[in-house]
Amino acid sequence: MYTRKKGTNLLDVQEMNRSLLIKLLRSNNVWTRAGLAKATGLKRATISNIINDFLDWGLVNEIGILYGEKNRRSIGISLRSDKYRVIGVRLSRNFFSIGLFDLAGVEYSYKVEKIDALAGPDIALKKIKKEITNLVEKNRQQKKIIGIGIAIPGPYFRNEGRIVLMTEFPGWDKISIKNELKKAFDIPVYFEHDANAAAIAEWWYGTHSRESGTLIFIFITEGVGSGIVIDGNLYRGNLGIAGEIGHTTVKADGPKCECGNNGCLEHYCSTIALVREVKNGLINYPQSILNKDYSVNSIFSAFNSEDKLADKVIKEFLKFLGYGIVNVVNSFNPDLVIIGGEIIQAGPKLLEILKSSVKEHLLPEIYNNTILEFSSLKSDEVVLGASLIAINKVLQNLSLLKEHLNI
Amino acid sequence: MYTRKKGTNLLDVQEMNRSLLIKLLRSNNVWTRAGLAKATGLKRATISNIINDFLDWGLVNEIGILYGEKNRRSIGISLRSDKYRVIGVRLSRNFFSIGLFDLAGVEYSYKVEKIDALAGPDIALKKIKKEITNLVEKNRQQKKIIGIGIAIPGPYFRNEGRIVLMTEFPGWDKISIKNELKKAFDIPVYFEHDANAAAIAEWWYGTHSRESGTLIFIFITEGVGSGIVIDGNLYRGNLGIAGEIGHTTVKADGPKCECGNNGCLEHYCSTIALVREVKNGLINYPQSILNKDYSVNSIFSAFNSEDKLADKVIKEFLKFLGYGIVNVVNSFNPDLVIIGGEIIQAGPKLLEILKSSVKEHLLPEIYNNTILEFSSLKSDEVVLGASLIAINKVLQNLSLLKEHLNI
DNA sequence: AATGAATGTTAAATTAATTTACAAATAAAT
DNA sequence: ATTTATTTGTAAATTAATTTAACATTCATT
Repeated sequence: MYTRKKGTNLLDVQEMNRSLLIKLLRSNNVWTRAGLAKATGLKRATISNIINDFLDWGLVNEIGILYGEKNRRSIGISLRSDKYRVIGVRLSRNFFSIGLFDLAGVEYSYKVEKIDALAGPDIALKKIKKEITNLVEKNRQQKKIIGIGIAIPGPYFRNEGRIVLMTEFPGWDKISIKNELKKAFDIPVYFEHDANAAAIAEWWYGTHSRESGTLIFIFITEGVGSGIVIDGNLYRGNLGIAGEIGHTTVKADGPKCECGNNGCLEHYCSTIALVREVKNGLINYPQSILNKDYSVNSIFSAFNSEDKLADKVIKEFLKFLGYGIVNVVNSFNPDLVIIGGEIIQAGPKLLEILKSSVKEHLLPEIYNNTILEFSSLKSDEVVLGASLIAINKVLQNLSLLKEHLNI
Repeated sequence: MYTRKKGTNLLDVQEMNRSLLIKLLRSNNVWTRAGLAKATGLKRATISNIINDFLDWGLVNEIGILYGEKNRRSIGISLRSDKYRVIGVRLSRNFFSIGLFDLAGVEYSYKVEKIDALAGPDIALKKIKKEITNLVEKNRQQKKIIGIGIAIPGPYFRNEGRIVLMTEFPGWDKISIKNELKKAFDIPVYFEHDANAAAIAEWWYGTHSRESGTLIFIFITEGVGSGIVIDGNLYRGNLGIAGEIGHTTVKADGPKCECGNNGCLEHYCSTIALVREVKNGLINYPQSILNKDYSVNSIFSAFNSEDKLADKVIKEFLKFLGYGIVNVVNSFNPDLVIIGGEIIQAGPKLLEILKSSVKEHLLPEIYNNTILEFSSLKSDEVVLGASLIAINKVLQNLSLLKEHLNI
């Protein structure tokens, strides 16, 4: 629902300019007052006032001497990103991962633990709570943890805190994870679904970091989802389920999906689909090296060593993924489409085939103006994204930030 | 490409608040100073200052006495929308329409003229220029025309001013209509493609006027396109071609389209497709009343009088349109999906079947939170939208407005 | 008839950015 | 080497927008 904007007063001006400076300070490691003045159009005196406040608050540091235009000396200004910590948690079907990050997204600890989501939420939630408690206790004497971001497999109705359409997660749709965790800790807990978290991580720290107008992050694991970042902000739609491309039809006469739809992209383009198709294809390809082991990684290595079955299955997979991407491109007209999730472990050969499939089905003028790449984030992009949800909540809200700074 | 925000100063505050007031004044017919103060959160003194300026500028009128809260007297304030005129033009394959509107979207004249776009742009452009000249001349002594909005069939690359993928428009991709018209008149000319224009008209003046967070306007004529309005603004994407759902795949093994893609929605869901399928089906339905006349309107009336062939063809059409809508809903998660174009002349029976098709393929929680309706705008919504493009340019840009007001 | 609340205006107060002036540092010109 | 110009940063005065506060009207309520 469209909400009416409020009027602006002087305090809002201050807040806007200070938030803008924080945003800029996040984007480069080191700034100078003069550089900030140029970038914002604000006068040097204004910048000085604000930065000196930031210094008083302990929000920024002056770090040595820089040489600016015409080699004039100037004072380096840097956000004290390591002053606080946030926790990022990724919940998945058979594991969860948890990381400790500073406000610049630097990782200080990381851990993966196996769980069995099929066994219901009780044990898994207990384990997650224990790990969070551990991190909180360990850091109590040192850096303050100011937020917890949780990424869960989507879709997820934002206002209710429940998981929807997760048939592999029996029992999880009955509870509100958000409330469960909110009441367990005295630290603010923020939620996002995994593809959105990965998308925001990509926007902030990917190869084309903070340059994209519309970024679509296509997240392929046991399902297919996507996160949409428009001008740096997640686009969520009415109920928060925008980007659910796994349940868009790419084959009108395709099989019925649990979501009610037919020929869903997810039916063709998930690791589950890969394994299923390999399994089904073994009869016709008895000589395939996948005969004994058809795990996802085996399929990828078989594909890269020219196994006939793997080649056939993955090319079919990519045909449909190509359609999915073409649909997203013609719908959203993004400048950046990033592929993430288990699938990218298959390596560059897969990307090349995918690209040629997409190119074939798009107008050249569109294809040539759309970047299609694998995610460049090596480590667990979802956990990083989960932490960024918490980081952004704090750093994009001046009054919340002041609260943490005790101002 | 993501562009960096600039800092805010006092002049910006003034501009923001004045623009906000204009926005509110547009949305209701009559306001009071106290009402504007409540709506914006600004103080009554501030509102008085701004409104009194607006009175000086001749931008608003005080119109009599209203009775506000607790029945206290107050002064009605109303935007002088009839002070200026804008021209809206809709270019189509075999006709163009042109309308004269005031700043509230009230129509003062309207005309449709046949053209043959197949014969190239020369004659058509000449006719359009002539009609624009007529309106300009006729109004020279009375109301000033401050903008011309042109809606052309999409897609359309914004920065180049050329029409792309319009195989039915030979020669039109060679010229820039924008430049042609820009140099012909001394009035600012603004461009938009037809689905976007209709979408913005719907957002402003449709049944759910100015309430929608994400509105998708699906425009079905000889092709299928859509316009996307997020928080009252058109979402255009990287090249301005967002919403090109006509060229999204709904049937992976479907026929090759001119765009390069396979099984495009447009192949199944356009009036061209309707006529084609009726034509092809006549052999099996010799008793159909469509035997002699298979124009679009005949097909619709045959459908409504239970003709077997029309029924079969339209139900197939709606099956695919249903997939298209489901895809859009799962991708954008809009709160409002509006169907427009020739297709809605088929009436409520078609809508009911479409709705049940969409309902069948969406999760109930999503379907129940998404409004799906025919456009409520009776008259030519594209021309109205074209004029709104011009109106919005002026009313959403204070300095442009001041220029027109000679301030 | 007295009281209280809503509407609108006016003048003073407030406050954030700007303007102006200045000092320090350094490059470029002489 | 000296002078000049430019960049960076700070400090005080100014500007300009909203807010605050005080007041007059108007009308409902008691």
